[in-house]
Amino acid sequence: MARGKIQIKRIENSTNRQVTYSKRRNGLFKKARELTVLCDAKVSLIMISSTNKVHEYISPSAISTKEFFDQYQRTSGIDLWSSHYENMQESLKKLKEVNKNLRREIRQRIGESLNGLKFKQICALQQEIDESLKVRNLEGVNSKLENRFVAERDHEEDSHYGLVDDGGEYGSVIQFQHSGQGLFAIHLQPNGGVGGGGGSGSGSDIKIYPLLE
Amino acid sequence: MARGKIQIKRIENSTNRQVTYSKRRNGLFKKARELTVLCDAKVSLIMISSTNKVHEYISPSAISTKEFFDQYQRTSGIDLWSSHYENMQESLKKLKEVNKNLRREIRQRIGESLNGLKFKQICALQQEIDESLKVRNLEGVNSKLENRFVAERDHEEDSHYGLVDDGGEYGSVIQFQHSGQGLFAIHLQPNGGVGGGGGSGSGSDIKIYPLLE
DNA sequence: AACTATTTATAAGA
DNA sequence: TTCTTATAAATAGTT
Repeated sequence: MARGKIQIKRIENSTNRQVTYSKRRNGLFKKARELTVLCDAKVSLIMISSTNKVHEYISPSAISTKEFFDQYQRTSGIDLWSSHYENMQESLKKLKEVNKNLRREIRQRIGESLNGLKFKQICALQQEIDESLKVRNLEGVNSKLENRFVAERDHEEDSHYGLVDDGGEYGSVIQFQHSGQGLFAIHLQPNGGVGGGGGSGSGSDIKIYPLLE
Repeated sequence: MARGKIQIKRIENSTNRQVTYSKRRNGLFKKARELTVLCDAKVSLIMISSTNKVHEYISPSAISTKEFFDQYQRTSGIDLWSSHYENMQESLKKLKEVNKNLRREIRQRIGESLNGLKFKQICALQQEIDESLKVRNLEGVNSKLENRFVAERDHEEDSHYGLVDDGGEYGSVIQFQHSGQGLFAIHLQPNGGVGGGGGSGSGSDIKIYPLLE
């Protein structure tokens, strides 16, 4: 635009190209600034030269590039970030998978064994536990646990149950909590022969636990 | 810049401001296009008017806005996305929390009850289960479960265990799997009195399960 | 949206 | 790079 008109096409001479880039870049920045002030507009202008150098102008009213692009997206409906979410979506998915596996594993461990136990033995087992429960009625398991859970839930406002999709399985754990069914676990220490009736040592060698379904 | 010089300050007359915005916006776009072609540069120019309308130019060589900003970030070192990750980080955190709560809950259910069971009863229980295990040696619980797990892990290349931080607790579940300790669960159906020794119906009323610690 | 007097931007040269 | 300057382009105010 001076000393002769030019064609708008790539400047082949590299030096020349750089010089022109520098001059016009400044011109563009100036215009962008002026637009910002004159018209109360927000402007983001980013240039990457053929030598890969970045120059950027962002209007002060936009406060930050981040904020600018927030507004840009809100207004344009264009989602610049979605692909950046993908990695994280992946992580979320995997964490959910772990979650699911954890639950499934527990379920499988619970369900997949000792089905072959002799019926008589099972009856005996149940009777024993039944008795044990009757003995411990006032400080009963259910009421104790229930109290603890209600308190905890109230305190944390359900936040860690409600906010993330847990496939509906964690919720059911809570439900079971209140159903008061008799599901228990027995821990047999690996110290081999506890053998016959009587016993040595304290009762802490063996534990029996309530369990979820 | 014509018919009189102007001051670079906000144009108070709204109509005037819009007209100027429109004119200068086009000028800026033209300059941006020219720079792109002449200097082989990449340019992103986004304008948001005071009436919140968005106008955008992005140089064709950049293929897409997304790609442009990828390069922008690579070159400038500015991370536009990090704050966008925050929401998702939040979700991840909450999911981990759920995961943790799930595990803790199970632990608590396992550990917090029936400790008061009479020692004699516990001994009897252990004996029964011990016996049952001896009977079922070939199709034993441990080998069966272990096989399943090894296969599963090999197949999925540890991906759902290794890639997401699970607080080290899920991993320990796996470990326990291989320890072969005797931890079991007994499910007592809520149908009340199974009472004495003998029994009616099939053995499916009562289940005994292996359990994790 | 057009016109056009002027201001601004800038290509080429130094 | 920066300055100079002739000239092209952009545009403020007007219609």
